[in-house]
Amino acid sequence: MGNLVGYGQHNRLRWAAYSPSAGEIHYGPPNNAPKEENLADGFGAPFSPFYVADEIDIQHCISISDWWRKLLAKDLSESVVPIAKGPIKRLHRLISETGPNVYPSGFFDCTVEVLKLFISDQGTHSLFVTDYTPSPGSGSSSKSWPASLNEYVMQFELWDEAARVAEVIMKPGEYYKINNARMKINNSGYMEGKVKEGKITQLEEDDAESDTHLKALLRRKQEWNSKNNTDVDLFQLIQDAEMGKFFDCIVEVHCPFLFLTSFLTSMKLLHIELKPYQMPRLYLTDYSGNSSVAATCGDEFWARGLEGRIIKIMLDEEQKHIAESATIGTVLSVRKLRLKNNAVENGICGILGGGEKLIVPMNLNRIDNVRLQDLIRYV
DNA sequence: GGTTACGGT
Repeated sequence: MGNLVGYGQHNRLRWAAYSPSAGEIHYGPPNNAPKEENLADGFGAPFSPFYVADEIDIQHCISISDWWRKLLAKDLSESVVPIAKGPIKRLHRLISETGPNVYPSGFFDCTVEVLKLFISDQGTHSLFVTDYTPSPGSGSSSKSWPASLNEYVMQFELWDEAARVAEVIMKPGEYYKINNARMKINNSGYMEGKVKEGKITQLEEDDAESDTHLKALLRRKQEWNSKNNTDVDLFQLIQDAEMGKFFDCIVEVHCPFLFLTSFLTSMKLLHIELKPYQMPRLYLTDYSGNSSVAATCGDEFWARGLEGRIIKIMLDEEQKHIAESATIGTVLSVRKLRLKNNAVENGICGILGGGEKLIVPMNLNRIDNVRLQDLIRYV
């Protein structure tokens, strides 16, 4: 005989007994043990140590007991019948449909929006996602998303190849198809996904035309946004900006002019200023005016007629790359922007840094974004 | 696309 190894998750064993004489499944002598409990003091995942046998399990128990009876009678002509199993097929599931015991054995494919990726130096990363369906027992909360989204957020632990892929490609706000994830209950008693293989593909919003799962996710996102009054697609205008407060906007890339956001805003890129050894500067407008946060642009051609309607953003860290790839005249959405007086710049500007995806070119074909359609009309 | 399946603060 070769090595026979059984694998199981820590402290998650479930059991049932079969009585050949009674011909039925049982759980030992009568007792007062609770049938099922929500772990984590009632806030986590429901768990029962009692396995519920299905028809295939019971048939298998019967064939084993028949075999044993024949063995005792020294009749070894028949061997044990293996459990009849059809081909195992993984299914695409909503987060709300998943569970550690959901067929097949908790495995599933899913389509999600990334909210936050925590890179761990242990090499196993924590990913927080939503598909805008409820996530009972998940117990996730973080300042990285609105508290009202907590009930829709699921944590995934990324091991091995999955972690390597995610750390290279995944950014908050992006959509991904994740294949061969598995739902489990973690050691704290909360529901948690686990991904080991690098079967992770990014999806663009345009893919929704052919991808029904992404299309449905975007529809649920839109519904969730309208219900929760935090529509991340309904951006603030420059005229709504307050000095020192975060806001999100859509802008047009002009000259040295950009915007600020804490949610999302659309602005047209007017101008990009690149100087050696300096942070790149973006100049943006959404055509609304706000002299208290506007940048001074002098008599530059790209700023003509837009006095008091242009903002300046400096790009630090990972945000610098935007300046190399952005095209003048495109409409960008900008998140987590804060306009402040900058002594070095001698005026008001925002600084964007970090590794999060804060500046994204807008999909001008999206007709469900009212603010964006308004802006396009100017352009 | 078939087969696997463990885990650690």
